Amino acid sequence: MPKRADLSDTFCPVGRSAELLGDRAVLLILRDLFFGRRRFEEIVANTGLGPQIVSARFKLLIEQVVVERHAYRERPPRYEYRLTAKGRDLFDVLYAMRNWAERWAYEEGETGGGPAMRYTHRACGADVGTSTVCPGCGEPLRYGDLKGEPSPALKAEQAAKSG
Amino acid sequence: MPKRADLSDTFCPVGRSAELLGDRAVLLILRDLFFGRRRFEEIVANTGLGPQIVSARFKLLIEQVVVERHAYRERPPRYEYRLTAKGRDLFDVLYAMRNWAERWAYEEGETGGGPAMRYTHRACGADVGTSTVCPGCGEPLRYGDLKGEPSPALKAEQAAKSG
DNA sequence: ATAGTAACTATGATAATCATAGTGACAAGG
DNA sequence: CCTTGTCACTATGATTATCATAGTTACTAT
Repeated sequence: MPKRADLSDTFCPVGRSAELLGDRAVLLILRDLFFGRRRFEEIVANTGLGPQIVSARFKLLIEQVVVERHAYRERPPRYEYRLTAKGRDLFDVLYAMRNWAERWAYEEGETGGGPAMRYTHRACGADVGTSTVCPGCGEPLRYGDLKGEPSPALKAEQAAKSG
Repeated sequence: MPKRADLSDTFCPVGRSAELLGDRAVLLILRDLFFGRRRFEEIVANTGLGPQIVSARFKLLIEQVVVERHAYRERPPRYEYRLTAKGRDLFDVLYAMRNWAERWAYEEGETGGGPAMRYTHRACGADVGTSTVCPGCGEPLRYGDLKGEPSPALKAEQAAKSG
């Protein structure tokens, strides 16, 4: 391909987001960061992406101030990657993607009856299903408000990757 | 590249969504469909994508039952593309992307003071800002509930593309 | 001194992308 | 009836991103 089209100067807000989010590697890395994975190798293993792509995307994400790189040990040099406020604010996008997939992207019974990932509202304990507002207490759901429990199938898949 | 990684069999819901949405062309086409653009040439012109990519993506979107192709005239054969229920349910994702961009992706004053695209709630008339729940009446916002008014800069950009 | 771990960088084959041009089916105007 | 125009695509070739694999750097641990 020739140089990928640059959408960062469009005035359409969806276009501007698509410039960053219209990339599977970026989405997978963000997912892992939202799940609390912070280390390079951990993200390479869990996403299944090559280290050169993870490296390139982290450069991009840092440049866009969505992620920050932090040395958590000097000798030997070890780093972790964290979401910034701008990055954490992408929660709604990733959560909307999750909700859509839970509703449409699985065959009947594929996950064993329930959702692939079950979320409950920390504040009131209600199962939030695939809503953007807690069905128990009516509060809008934000990053950190939810407690996730992967289905057995998802748990097994994740264990296989980190093993 | 070798064959792009296939995420359609992962049990992670974000991964399954990323399989479809982690692609700028798909996001731009969906955006146009949500804006009511239905014709092939119109979408080619507005997205700036080449016709071969729009064609390939429509094949994918139809296969995934996110879009349907409908002949609106027999002679000469003319077609339009519409979102299915599964496609319309992606509204939350695109709207979350819009909200994030409005909050983070513009320089101070770049759009002339207001948002790049202003939305008001049809039901109560309130400006929804960048919320997922109407700040006026408290209702969750869904596809069709909003009335959009592009900023002068965005309006000019769109006019330039269709001209 | 050897093995191990974390965080990367380098290389080469392959495939997706963009720009440009072209096709098929028909309608309207001169 | 012949040229021009419109819409919905398909075809071609150069360029570049991506993946798989291997290698590097900088240490610690045994």
